[in-house]
Amino acid sequence: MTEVQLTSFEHILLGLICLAPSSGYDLKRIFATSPMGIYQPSSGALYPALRRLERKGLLRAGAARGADRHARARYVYEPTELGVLAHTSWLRAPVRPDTVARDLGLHLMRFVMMEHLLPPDQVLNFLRDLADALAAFTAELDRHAAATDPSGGHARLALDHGLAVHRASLQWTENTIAALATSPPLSA
Amino acid sequence: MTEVQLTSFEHILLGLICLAPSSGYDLKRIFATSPMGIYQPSSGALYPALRRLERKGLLRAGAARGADRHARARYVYEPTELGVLAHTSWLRAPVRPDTVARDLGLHLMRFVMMEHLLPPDQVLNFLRDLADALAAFTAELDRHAAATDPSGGHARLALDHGLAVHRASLQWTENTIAALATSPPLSA
DNA sequence: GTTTACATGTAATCCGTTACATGATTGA
DNA sequence: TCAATCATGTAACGGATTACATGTAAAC
Repeated sequence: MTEVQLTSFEHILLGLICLAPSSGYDLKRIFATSPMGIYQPSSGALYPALRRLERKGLLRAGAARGADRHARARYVYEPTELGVLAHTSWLRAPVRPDTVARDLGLHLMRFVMMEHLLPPDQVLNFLRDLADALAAFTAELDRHAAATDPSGGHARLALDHGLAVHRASLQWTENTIAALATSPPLSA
Repeated sequence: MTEVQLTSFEHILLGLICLAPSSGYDLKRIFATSPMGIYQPSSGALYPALRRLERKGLLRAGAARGADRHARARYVYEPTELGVLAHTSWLRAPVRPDTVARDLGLHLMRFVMMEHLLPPDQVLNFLRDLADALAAFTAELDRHAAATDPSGGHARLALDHGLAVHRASLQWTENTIAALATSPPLSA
């Protein structure tokens, strides 16, 4: 209860720290080197966000490991029990069909972070919801397209772009469902 | 010179007003009914943005047409010469390969707004730059994928999603170049 | 001995969201 | 007359960007 409201950025930070306890700098490097490093958080966004998560009781700053390697304070954050709860509850949040096109990247992040925290059937349910939402969205674009002059200039062409991209997304989702359904995670 | 710095939102508002003089409410309806109405600007974003554009000399508020239909003030904005200049200069701005994945939607908006403001060859150049940038981005994702365990769990699958989506985008761009190159706008 | 990487932060500014406020007109 | 639509705004708040500040350790 008393759901914690976090920004997308905070959710992702919390998720990364649940994956492995990290310092601010560690997180920076993750964003920098990861293939999804399309977004590069500034110090002014990162450190205050970590403080907020700490203040909300979702993170705990481990003692500064000053001894062995680094003299300058280096705070390694790890999730509290509340933090883990908030994270998994975020992972389990329903897919909202109305915002799926806007938040597609975020949904992919959730999918990545589900890997070792949710059981396979919940992952599959998530993907099925995602597929449904994407199908609904492409259907709506199709309706718009049908109502538009087929030779309707750039606006129509841009619509086609949206259709192509979201159809590819839907295709990937269906492929992934099939792949994960037939070959369950090899922990059998 | 003395380039005007605008937010993406301001650029889009300016572009819409260049397309057709509009009031704030007109713009709201455009966002609401357009197929790309994925983003719904709030009053608190819209009206201050229009004021900023007016203050910067890019928009001019037409007299409130209170007489014929609406008693409440209704300000219809139209672009100044400076506004038109700023808009077309935005349309002509180079495609940045490093941010194309993040700003893909914005590039599509630019493409739509180019239709009657830029000559066909400049539109084609824009699309070619876009194709190059997308090709570079997919190549980089490919490199990441090659360096990843092919059976590498959700992270790898998410990478495949990025690849699928951006390849679809690239495909659309190439198709559109071909379509616009063979059948020039029918004003011959 | 100077640059580069490591490591964390602050301050100013700007903008967006949410929620609220206001008031006229049209249609049921 | 009561709701919905038209139409524009304000205030509080929060968070992101940019730019700056600080200092150590390793490498060359």
